[in-house]
Amino acid sequence: MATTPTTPAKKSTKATTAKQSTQPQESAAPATPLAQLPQLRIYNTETHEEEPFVPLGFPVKMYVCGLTPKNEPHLGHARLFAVNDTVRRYLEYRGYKTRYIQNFTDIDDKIIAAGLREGIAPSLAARRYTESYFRDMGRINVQPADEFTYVTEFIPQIIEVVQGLIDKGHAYVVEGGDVFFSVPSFPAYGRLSGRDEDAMLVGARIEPDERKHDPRDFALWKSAKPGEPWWESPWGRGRPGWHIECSTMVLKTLGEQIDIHGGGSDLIFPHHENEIAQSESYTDKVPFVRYWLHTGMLSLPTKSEAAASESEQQKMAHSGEFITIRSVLASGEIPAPALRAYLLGQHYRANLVYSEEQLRATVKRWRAWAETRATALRLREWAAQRLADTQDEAAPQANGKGRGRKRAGAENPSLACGERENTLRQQLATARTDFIAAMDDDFNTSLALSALDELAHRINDYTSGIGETPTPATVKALDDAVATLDELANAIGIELVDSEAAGKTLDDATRAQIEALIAQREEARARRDWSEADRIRKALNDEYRVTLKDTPQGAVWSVREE
RNA sequence: GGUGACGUGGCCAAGUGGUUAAGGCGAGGGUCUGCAAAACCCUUAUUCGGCGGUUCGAAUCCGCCCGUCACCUCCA
Repeated sequence: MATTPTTPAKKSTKATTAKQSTQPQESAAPATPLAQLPQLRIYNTETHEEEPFVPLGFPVKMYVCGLTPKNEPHLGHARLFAVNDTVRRYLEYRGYKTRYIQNFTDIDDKIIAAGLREGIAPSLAARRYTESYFRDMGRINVQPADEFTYVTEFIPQIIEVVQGLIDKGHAYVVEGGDVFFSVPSFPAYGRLSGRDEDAMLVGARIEPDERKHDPRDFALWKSAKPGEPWWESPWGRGRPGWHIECSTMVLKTLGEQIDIHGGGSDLIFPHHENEIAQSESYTDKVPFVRYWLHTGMLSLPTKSEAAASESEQQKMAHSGEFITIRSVLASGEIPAPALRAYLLGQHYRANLVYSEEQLRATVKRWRAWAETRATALRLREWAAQRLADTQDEAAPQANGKGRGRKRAGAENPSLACGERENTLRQQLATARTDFIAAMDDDFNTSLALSALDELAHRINDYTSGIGETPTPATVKALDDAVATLDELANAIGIELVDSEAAGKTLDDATRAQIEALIAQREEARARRDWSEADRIRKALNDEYRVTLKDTPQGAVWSVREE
């Protein structure tokens, strides 16, 4: 109960951005003074506990280790970036400005291999799969980073940082032109992953390189082997080691210290441990990162239920077998927003075993939210029209203003006072409060989704009880309901419209045919000719994939994806 | 072997010291409907891997045991 959930600072929408001289502008100051921002709590891998989120300043600086574009992005990637996108969106929803950077490791052994595999230049392979990344992430509503950084575009900066580390005695050049970071020069090494020196030496599968002064030392710069891409450097032709590119890109885009660093939990060691060593050694600023935010792995279930006890789950990238985002969405049975909801259905830090059954369950869940929204919108239009008609009737003899409205109220005092609307209003507020409380607690998206369930149920209660005579309060209530639903869903990036399906608009001729059939069916129903009505409904279903619903306000139809 | 995490209903998953253990899917019953669809209502864990302990009180804290997962492999 630490926070009083104030009305969240909403992102200014396009409509309102035109003139906002009263609001302090984005630059440095947040919309709300720092001290007044709500207390968000974030689990920090480094301390192993949830901590109050206190950013260094504004905007909140966030960096996420991106991917090596060597293949089609899979569901593990989808989860990682959906989670970090959700963090970013939610921070914005809570009134924080953010600056979000994400990299592509576009040169690496695996990329060289991908190029060979496909008979194209490594750079072309990298570009191809970078495009796949944007395509797929766009579909699950992951917003592009404020800036994407590419290793191949940071070579000079990387060389600069490597040289700096050498100059400060944290790195050394060996014969052959490789440069290693000296782990013993950084006493705090191991603080993120909780490993001490012995632990790293005893069981570790480190292949000792005789040129290393210490077995834990790692490469900052690797000399080029024949046929490999290379760049000139003070130490000869070569390319950056792993790790150093992230330290460099953070430094050059966000500065010496940042608020949030995200990535998969598999990167804790050695990648992030090494990043800390490099960055803090170079800048002498501690800590390099305020909050380490690691997302759990997504793995595939065992193939054979029989051998289920044998523990056969395999992390996607490890098993060599993975499910791509594209393949999941290909059939059209899984709306992209529902996939995102599935990926957010479990806490981000937990490992998630992929389950098609649960994914399909989430599709139903998401469809229910979408249905709630669509119904509320439909009734809103109906109610508004109804009111307008009433007013028109009243207008002639009364010569105008407010007559119709007044009359409706006078005839239906119970509706006019809006008891149901007041109840709904409270329920909307409760849903928002629950949602925010859940998300404030280390981004508990699972709980947040249940707040959406509850919200949808309460809205359904309201819409199913709307009578024949709507009032202005009805319209207002429906507007508020849709706005709240959109507000909360958007805060975590879940769209409530399947924009891909909606995009496939029917041509006018087909639409006209469908509507003609529906009109025929309405006539048949009026005649109580049920067999004819059913025949038409079946025809619509079979031939046009149209699902028909008879509502008190008339027939409603939609086209199914398949 | 070392490091970190976890084990909650048929499936998934919140909750981590205190009135009735969220939510989704599934299942059963009902309301509405000409029939559907959708929606709504009710039911579905005396119990939180096992055994001990701390406590007035534990799924929640401690110990042991059993089981699972991730990392120590330039894999997100």
